[in-house]
Amino acid sequence: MATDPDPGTPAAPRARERSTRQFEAVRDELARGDDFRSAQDIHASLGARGTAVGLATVYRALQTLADSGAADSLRSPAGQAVYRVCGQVHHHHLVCRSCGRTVEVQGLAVERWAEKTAGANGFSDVEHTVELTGTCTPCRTTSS
Amino acid sequence: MATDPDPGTPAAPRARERSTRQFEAVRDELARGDDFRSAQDIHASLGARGTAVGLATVYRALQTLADSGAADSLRSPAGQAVYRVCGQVHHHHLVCRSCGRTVEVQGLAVERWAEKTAGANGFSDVEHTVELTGTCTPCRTTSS
DNA sequence: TGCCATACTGATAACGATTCTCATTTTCAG
DNA sequence: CTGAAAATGAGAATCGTTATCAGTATGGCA
Ligand SMILES: [Mn+2]
Ligand SMILES: [Mn+2]
Ligand SMILES: [Zn+2]
Ligand SMILES: [Zn+2]
Repeated sequence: MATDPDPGTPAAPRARERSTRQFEAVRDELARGDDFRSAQDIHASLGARGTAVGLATVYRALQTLADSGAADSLRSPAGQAVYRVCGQVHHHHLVCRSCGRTVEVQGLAVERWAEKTAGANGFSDVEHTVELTGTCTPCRTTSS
Repeated sequence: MATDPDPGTPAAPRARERSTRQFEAVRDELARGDDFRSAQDIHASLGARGTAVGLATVYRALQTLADSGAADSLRSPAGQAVYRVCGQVHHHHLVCRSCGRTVEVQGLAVERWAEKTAGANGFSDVEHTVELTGTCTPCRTTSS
């Protein structure tokens, strides 16, 4: 359960060093909308548009974007990794378990709770992951 | 992203009709702890204990338990489906990113915030995932 | 208690998403 | 313009989960 002993390497966040047509294509395709997309999905759209990019490259680009914070990523209930361009301000997600509709939410309350709780237990440099899942209004009225 | 249109079939919740040693074994193994476990994990533990149960059966049992509400299930960040017995006291985890030490925490503040935030956005049947990561005291003083 | 329709099991094949390989292409500092 | 290294991409390899389907065990019933 404990993370790698983290030898000497500061977990090299292998930042991007060169600019390529493929990477930009993925970035643009993701930015084309504000919803969560899977790697396969992006790969297909890109191909259909004539801007073909290898599937492996799409996966790599998406991961890099997520690592750098330029994109959010989460697991769809189906188990796929999905990505979306991320806003700058710190926020969390409220996702509809039925249609995937997502709302970015914030809250001083959680932030404070996280900080306080961690501190009370002697933890520092706290980070937190918060995801809310529910059923949105349209889906609720429809499915019943 | 959107789930199946749910045609006519009422999603037959095929309830369990017979009692078997395997199903009980999985249920018990899951109940042995209150943390999230993967199917593979349960399968291994069961085997190590001499109560061997086929992997496919473990997957089925876990799914059935989740469908009946006897277990909660979610996707671990690694993408695996993990299950936990339902009805345990609700709590979250505060994990040390260095040594893995984990503390179970609770908080009325987050609970309320989650409920309120979701409601304000028209979402119902809210569930939430909250994980705190930080550096525990021992690790902080050690790595200076 | 014995019978039997079938729910359940499990070894294994099939799947599908993501990652890995590695030869080839592309970028860019010098 | 050159060369070292980053980046790409086709295809193989992983790996968690699901589908098969033949063999087994359960429980209602005679
Ligand atoms: Mn975001
Ligand atoms: Mn909670
Ligand atoms: Zn919805
Ligand atoms: Zn620690």
